[in-house]
Amino acid sequence: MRHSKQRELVRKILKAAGTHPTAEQVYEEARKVMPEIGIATVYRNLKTLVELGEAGVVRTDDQADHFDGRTEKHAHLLCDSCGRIMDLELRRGGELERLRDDVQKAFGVEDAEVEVRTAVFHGRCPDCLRNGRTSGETFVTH
Amino acid sequence: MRHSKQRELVRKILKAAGTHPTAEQVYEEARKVMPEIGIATVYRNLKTLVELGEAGVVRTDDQADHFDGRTEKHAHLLCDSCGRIMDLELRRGGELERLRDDVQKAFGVEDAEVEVRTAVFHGRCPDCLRNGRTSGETFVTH
DNA sequence: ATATTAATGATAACGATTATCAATTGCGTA
DNA sequence: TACGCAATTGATAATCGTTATCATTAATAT
Repeated sequence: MRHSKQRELVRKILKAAGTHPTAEQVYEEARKVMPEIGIATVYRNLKTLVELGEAGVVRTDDQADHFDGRTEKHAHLLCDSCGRIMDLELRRGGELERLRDDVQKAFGVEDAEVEVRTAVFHGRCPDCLRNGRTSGETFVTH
Repeated sequence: MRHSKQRELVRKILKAAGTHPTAEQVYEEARKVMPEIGIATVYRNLKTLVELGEAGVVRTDDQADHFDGRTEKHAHLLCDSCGRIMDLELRRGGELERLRDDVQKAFGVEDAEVEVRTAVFHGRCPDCLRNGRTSGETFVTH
């Protein structure tokens, strides 16, 4: 794979972003620094980065894919109230081992092994929960 | 809301399907019984059913939305190897209570409450796991 | 039966993404 | 260092899933 300024820029923007921008948002950011960059190049490089494992994709309820520059394993929570995509970081030595077992036990697939690579939870983020913003019925209550 | 043959048919097809068909697939099924039905009507009614809470939507890695006629709470597992969407049923009196806690503990949001309504897990289904079909690195291993 | 108006079906429009293709550029080699 | 070639780019056409438009049809209240 040949080096290109454009791909480097897209990579940098994605890594620097604390959010989960769409291709369009990465494009807007990229033009500020490289006005001649084309949107096709942005799409192309985002796709490449995902294939290289240097970026992830999060699909939400809006039509556009959101990209994620964090390569460390983590999960996401999509907030039904504010639409925010929240990172759920993996903690070393945490309760992680139990999660997969619980998924199996909770959903009745104990008889067959299941591998869980990542997860997207749908619910409400701490902010919205605190502020009492509603989002329908609760799946897993406390 | 006024009754319509078309909406009834879409509802019936979705309920009867054991799978998670796309709008196109529901359309194909519907034409067999009602050849004059239009695809816009199918899209329209699928959307309506989702709004009525009579159907769910699952977004996978392919571009099209998949619809789900099951209204009971459940989660999904998207198999990275075969692309299958697997239902993860909720079991009464199971380990469900622990799941949310474990999500919080595993991902370090214990300090703030999080509400989890549903979840989409990405990984490998029992079939692919048994047959040794690969799907990249494992997130939660056993 | 009739009037009202929601729902339909055909199709145009739309938004996100991908394909095409000529021009450009990175980079190994002479 | 200059050359040559293939990867990459930017502009834009094409595609795909979905929604909007609108004249026609049909469900239901009177």
